[in-house]
Amino acid sequence: MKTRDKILLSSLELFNERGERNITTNHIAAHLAISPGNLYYHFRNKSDIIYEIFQEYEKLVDYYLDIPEDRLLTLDDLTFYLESVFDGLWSYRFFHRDLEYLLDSDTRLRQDYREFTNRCLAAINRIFGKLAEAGIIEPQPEDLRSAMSLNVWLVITNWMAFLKTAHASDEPASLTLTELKQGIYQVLTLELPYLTPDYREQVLALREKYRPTLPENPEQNGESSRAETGVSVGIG
Amino acid sequence: MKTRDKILLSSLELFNERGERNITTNHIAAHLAISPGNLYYHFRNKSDIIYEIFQEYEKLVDYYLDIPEDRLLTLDDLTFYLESVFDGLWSYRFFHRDLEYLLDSDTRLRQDYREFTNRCLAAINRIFGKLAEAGIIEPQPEDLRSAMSLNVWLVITNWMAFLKTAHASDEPASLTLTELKQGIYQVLTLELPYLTPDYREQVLALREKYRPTLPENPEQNGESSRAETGVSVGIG
DNA sequence: GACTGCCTAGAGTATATACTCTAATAATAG
DNA sequence: CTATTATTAGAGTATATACTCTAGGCAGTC
Repeated sequence: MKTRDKILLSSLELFNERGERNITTNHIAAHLAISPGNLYYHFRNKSDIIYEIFQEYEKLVDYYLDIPEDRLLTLDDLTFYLESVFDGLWSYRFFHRDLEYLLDSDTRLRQDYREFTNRCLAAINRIFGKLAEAGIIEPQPEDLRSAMSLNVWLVITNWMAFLKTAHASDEPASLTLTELKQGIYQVLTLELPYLTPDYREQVLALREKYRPTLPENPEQNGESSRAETGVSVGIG
Repeated sequence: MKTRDKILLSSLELFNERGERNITTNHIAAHLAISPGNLYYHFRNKSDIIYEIFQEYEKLVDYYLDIPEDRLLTLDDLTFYLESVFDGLWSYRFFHRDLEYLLDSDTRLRQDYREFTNRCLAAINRIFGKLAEAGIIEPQPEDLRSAMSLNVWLVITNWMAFLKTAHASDEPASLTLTELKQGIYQVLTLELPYLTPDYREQVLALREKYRPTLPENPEQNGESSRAETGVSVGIG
């Protein structure tokens, strides 16, 4: 693999694990056992590395959220969209953590991210439209649909931060893809009241698959072997 | 005013305006025209300053979210809770921006914030319960209520980040309390499907007050005199 | 007026961070 | 083989950052 690509890969890995703020260019170089000079031969600065990683992220999500125009959506499609979005979020999870700072330090990124957000919102909106066409949810006025789409976006993009910050204090960094995907439960909760009777049961069953596991059940996750301390999502 | 309090006040102000990451202890001292030594006489380190500010925040929100047990809730109560929460968010807005980093660097804070989150979720949950008692929303099973409360929390705590990151590129930092409170529109959107017929119209009217103003109307905000570039909340 | 306790100034420091510079080594083309 | 280009090492640097240390001022008090 080319050094350039190795830098991108390692950066992403380190950023995800320890946060962009805690990872310096020297760390990245050291991790790859290359010299700082070498790193700076390939990238003008840290911002450029982050920007390229963002572009990969963007490409991935855009690819996943390509909504077909020529056919009705199925529940499988919905599942795929939800799973994919959370997969993307997971793979580039460092990005949302320091989002505001990153956008403040790079105007290209700010501009691109803004457009990215709008594309995502538009995609969610279109999904709602097509779910209505398919008779899965009741059709809603455009007004409400936009507001709902935005709420879906807010829940999706904040779910990870919630998990990380609501975690018990002993294991600050631990988070698994399985836990992350419990966000799907939350997203489907948003859609519950709008389901048609025909599909209600099916969606409820789907939602049930992502129900957060309780703290008493730490074995359940498939990603990391670290001991997990569950999150009290249901409140006492 | 005592130097110690001035430090807390200035820190909060600077953190809010430019982000905790961009503000050093030397900046704070310089801003107050005191020496670094003086600052460090009053606080052992930067974390301690942040921790005390958080405790103020906590106290404020706990005060606002004290739900009365002895009477039914009214729509005015609901409005008060929503307005207060967003006021608090505004006053301590730096906090959520770098939340994950802050919690990673201070275990006291992590622990306290976790409990704070749980108290907030419990309060939201209780509000839902009391809104049902008051006949404003339909009663829901505890399961659903918890999931809804969590969604409300996710929307509230992510709304500001959304505004800041979805803003057009020209004015990175601009954000007003008025815009922030448009998050109330989003929160009420979550509750729409659960309203009782008796209250539906009233809540719709309340929600309407917070409807996001369009980009074409930049005059509308009451907070800052900066030129604002609106956010395309409705998607084209 | 000296003693004490609180507060403050300001120079200073160890470490980190993003990044540069030069020289050398591989790779490739003619 | 030679000339050129692409890549790499590694020492080095300017700046920032969080924080320390010493000396001294100021208010009250006996």
